[in-house]
Amino acid sequence: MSAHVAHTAELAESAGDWVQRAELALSAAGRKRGGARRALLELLEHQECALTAPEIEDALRARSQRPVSRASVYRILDELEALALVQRVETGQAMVRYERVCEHEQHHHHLVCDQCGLVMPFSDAGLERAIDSLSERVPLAVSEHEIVLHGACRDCAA
Amino acid sequence: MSAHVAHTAELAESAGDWVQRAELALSAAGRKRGGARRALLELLEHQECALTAPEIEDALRARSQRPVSRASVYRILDELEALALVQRVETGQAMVRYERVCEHEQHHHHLVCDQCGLVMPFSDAGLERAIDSLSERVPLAVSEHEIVLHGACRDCAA
DNA sequence: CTTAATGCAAACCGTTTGCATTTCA
DNA sequence: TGAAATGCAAACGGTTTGCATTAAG
Repeated sequence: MSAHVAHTAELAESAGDWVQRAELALSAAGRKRGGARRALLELLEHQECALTAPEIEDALRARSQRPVSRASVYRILDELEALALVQRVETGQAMVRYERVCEHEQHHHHLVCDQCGLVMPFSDAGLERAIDSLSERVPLAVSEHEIVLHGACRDCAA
Repeated sequence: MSAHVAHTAELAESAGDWVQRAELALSAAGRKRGGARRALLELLEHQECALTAPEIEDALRARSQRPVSRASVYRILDELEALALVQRVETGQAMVRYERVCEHEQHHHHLVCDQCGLVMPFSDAGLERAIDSLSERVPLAVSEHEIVLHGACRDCAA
């Protein structure tokens, strides 16, 4: 078992006709076409990994492609997310929560209810083992890890 | 093997003299004492899980304890983090990255270099298995999960 | 007294919203 | 022609910074 790090070539290949699939899904949802969204789709198609909205806006402005206004970038990303054509990824570089570190307390992670915002801690030895072993097979000197499970809490799921 | 969800009682117990340890570490680092930080330490000591800075500010203002200015809340949290007395936790509710979703592409997670900001994708079957099994033993109807490993990339570690 | 701690207000930056305009079907 | 798409600018909310003041050692 060895961690798999994605490479550009294979991603480009598996991306395949993502743009086409996206356009289909959009028209199926009754949307009209537009240049801003088209440019954004083409940019995302060739990305190897997640970009932030400002990065997307800058890339579109810089790389001569079609500049797209900030508001449109966000709106288009929201649409695409709603259609499961893009997904949000947290890489831990912004709004943040803090909790005390207690030496003899077990390391824990978080369950987040996407409906009410409830945050609960949990811990799991098997998961920690998987992470530890993984950390040795990855091109990064791992110092920390964060795991967040999203879903519906018992109250909200009821 | 079963996921462990933390309860207030045991956390309160294991928190033990965290405040005392904090004060020691702070004075060892040549810091002076102050009422704002003291109030913040006492608030965090009794928390079961991660709070955001605004939540901390509000809690201090509301619960009659000692109000602490916004700037101080952030500065104190930074100090405490530098001394490993608190840790940051991402729960996926703010600044965000986006990437396309490709049906036949394997689910992947992210490696983040905390020095240069580089973000790389990775995937690992063992980890996914651990998450899947875990998802069934947790008080949340899990719909998604996000895993981020932080550390130093090869260039920065060199 | 010397340095850290704190508050206040303004600056920043990512994100969202309101409104007018353009474009697609 | 009606609905969606887009741009612009202002509003928002979390975070950071500059500067003056207070307080610990």
